[in-house]
Amino acid sequence: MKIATWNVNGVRARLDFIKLWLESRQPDLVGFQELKVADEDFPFDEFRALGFDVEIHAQKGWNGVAILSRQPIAVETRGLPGEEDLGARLITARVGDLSFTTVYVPNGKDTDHDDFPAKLTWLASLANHWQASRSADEAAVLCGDFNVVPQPIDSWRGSAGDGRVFHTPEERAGFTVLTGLGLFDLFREQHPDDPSFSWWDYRGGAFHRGHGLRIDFLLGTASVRDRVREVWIDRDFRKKQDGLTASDHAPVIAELD
DNA sequence: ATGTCGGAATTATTCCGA
Repeated sequence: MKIATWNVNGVRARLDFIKLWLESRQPDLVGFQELKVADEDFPFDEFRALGFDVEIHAQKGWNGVAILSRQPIAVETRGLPGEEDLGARLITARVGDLSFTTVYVPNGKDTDHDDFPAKLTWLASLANHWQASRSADEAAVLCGDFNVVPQPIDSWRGSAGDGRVFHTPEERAGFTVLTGLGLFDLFREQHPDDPSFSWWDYRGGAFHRGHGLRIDFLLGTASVRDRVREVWIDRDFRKKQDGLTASDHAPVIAELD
C-alpha cells in the first residue's frame, strides 16, 4: 500500500491540483495538513467521488488536518488533548491494521516570539500523548508537517542554519523525544545521506534556487519501518501542474508491503 | 527586495499567517 503526507496549503484553492495528484499517484492512505476551511465547507463529496473515505479535524481560516483512505476510517481522536487552543492540528484513526495520525505542528514564527515556547510545549504534549496512547510494538504512523529541521542535512543552509527557527536545539530535542519513543523517520531510514527537501518558500524563487527544508515526515513504528519498500519526496508536485499553483510543500510518499 | 500565496475582513484593498 502507498501512504503519504502533504501540507496542501488550502484544500479549496488546491482542489483541482490535489485531484491531479491523487489520479497520478494513486495513494491508499493520506494525511493532509493546512486545510484552511471550516468543517462544514470541506469538499467531502469531491474526495468520496474518487473512492476515498475522508475524515477531518478543521477550523475556519487556517490549520486543519484530514485523513483520506481507500479503506474505511475509524476516527479515534480529534485534536491534541490539552492543546486545543492552538488550533485543529491532529487527527488519529484506525485504518485496517494501522493506527494513522497526522499533525500540523505550530510554526513558532521566530525564536523570540510568544508562539515559539508554545510550539515547544505542543511538541512535548504530542510526545506525552503518543506515549500514553500507543505502544511501540503496534503498527502506527505519525505523519505531517512538523515545522522542525531535524539535522543540518535537512536545511539548504546546512549547519549555517543552526539556531534559527526550525533549526534550534530546543525544537530538535522535541523531535528527538518523538523518535526516542520508537518512531522512525522513514525517508531518512531509506536515504541516510540524501539532502532532499519537502518545503520551499513561495517567495524569492526559493524552489528554483534550492532553498528548501525537509520538515514533512512519515514516522513509523518498527513494524511499519520493516514493511517499507520505498520512500520518496514527490518534488514534481511542488511545481505548477496544468497551470495550477502548487502548495509550498511537496507530498512525501512511502510504499509499504 | 521579506520578491508569494490563501484566506478573512470588507467590498478591491489591506491585514495576517506562513
